[in-house]
Amino acid sequence: MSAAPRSPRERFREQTRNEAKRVAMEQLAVSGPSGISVNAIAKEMGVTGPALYRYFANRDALLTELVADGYRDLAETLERIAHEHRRRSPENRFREVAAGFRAWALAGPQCFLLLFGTPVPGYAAPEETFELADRAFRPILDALAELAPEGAPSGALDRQLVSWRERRGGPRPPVAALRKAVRAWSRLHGVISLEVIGQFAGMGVGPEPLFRAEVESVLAEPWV
Amino acid sequence: MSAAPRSPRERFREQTRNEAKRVAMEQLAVSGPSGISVNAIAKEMGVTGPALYRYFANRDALLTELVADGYRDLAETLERIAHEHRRRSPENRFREVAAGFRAWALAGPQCFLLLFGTPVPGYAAPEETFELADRAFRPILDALAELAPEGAPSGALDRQLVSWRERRGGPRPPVAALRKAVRAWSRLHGVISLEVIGQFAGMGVGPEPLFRAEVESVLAEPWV
DNA sequence: TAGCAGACGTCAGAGGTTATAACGCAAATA
DNA sequence: TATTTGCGTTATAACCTCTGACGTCTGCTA
Repeated sequence: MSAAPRSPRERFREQTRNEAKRVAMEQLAVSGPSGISVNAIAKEMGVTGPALYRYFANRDALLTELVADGYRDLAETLERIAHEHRRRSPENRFREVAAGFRAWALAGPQCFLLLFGTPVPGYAAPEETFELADRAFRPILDALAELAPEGAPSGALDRQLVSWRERRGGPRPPVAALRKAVRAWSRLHGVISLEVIGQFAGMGVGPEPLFRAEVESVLAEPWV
Repeated sequence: MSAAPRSPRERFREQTRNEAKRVAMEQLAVSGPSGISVNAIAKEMGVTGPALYRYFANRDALLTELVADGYRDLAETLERIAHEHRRRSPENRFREVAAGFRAWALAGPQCFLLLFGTPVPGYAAPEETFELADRAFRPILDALAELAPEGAPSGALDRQLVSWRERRGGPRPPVAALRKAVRAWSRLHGVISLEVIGQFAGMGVGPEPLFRAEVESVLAEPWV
């Protein structure tokens, strides 16, 4: 991310780190989070196992970086989609972003599970993760903010959301938009998550129409 | 489950298996699915590692049984709740079952994740799992079936659901109930899943009011 | 009741993992 | 050019899963 790695050494270091993470993502796609092995990554890169410990403190640190990269990738994907459809109606932009979320998840199910599946036991998400999760959440929130009416917060959920909005800074979308965005996130996550873990396979339900119905349900619900 | 283990040997065998699974569940609660270690279980039980391989083919077989037990426990919990509230209105019964699902998940988050989180890599759910998942799904479906109007299926989702209903046998709830039950399952799963993986912690949103809102949204939505 | 088959638990070990320590070498820096 | 710094190696410890060989003890059967 930082533009200029000064020394050639740092450049090389950055390059090695990236290749390690690339190989790790390949292993992730094949065998899931628990299948990522420092030794196997090193072998794939043509070095011995312990060499990688010059680049990552331990296996968890590597996974943590993969999580951050995953969030970043998701956020950039959704931002790009929102930008591509910036001329369309907010409703359609929301539909596109939602569909993009699902497509992103299905394109790399294991990556989705790395972010939203079983957390690594002793894992505590660093601050950066929250910010990146925020970024991924934004395109949905922004689209809905254009549709939402202004209105005073009412109820426990509204109060929490307003508090979060103030703490977070930046623009202040109507509380109705926050409400709807959180519920949209939850509903999208519900369908996508069930689809990715193969829960629908047992009942022969194709998740596509279900997903569309849930997207529409968010738009159709009254703002209250 | 089978009532009478004939020989004292089989009785002892069953007992040892159950204790191993009990210890495994303790480890699961502490360190998550990947933290379950055959060796550690054995040590906790006062025997050496390989001894347990007389009772479980391998680590995956043990995890598979834990998954089945988890589904069974969830199904029985929801069935019990539905039975306890059988005199109340279907709406309230649905509310209670939904709340029970969430309470069950929060009581044993790691168990929830074992069932609905990242699947174990080489794990293929046996037939039994689908039946047990069905059982857990039933109380929700039954409550909604009492409310749903009859009606001809319309749309892709409806066709799939009808096909599933026929394949499954037993009573034939209205397709509108199937539709709503699947969407209810998806929505409940969305909130609960995000709550269990701690996704709401970053935004300071207490999941309780969100969960209530989602439950009500299922009931409030038109049957169409 | 006596004997025996089979189940059980142990040890030994192969092959895998994460992770650390000590060593030599090459490259960047002063 | 001399020195420091970083890198990759091997060796090693401490885990892990899982197999095979070997006694022991138990419960069924004759």
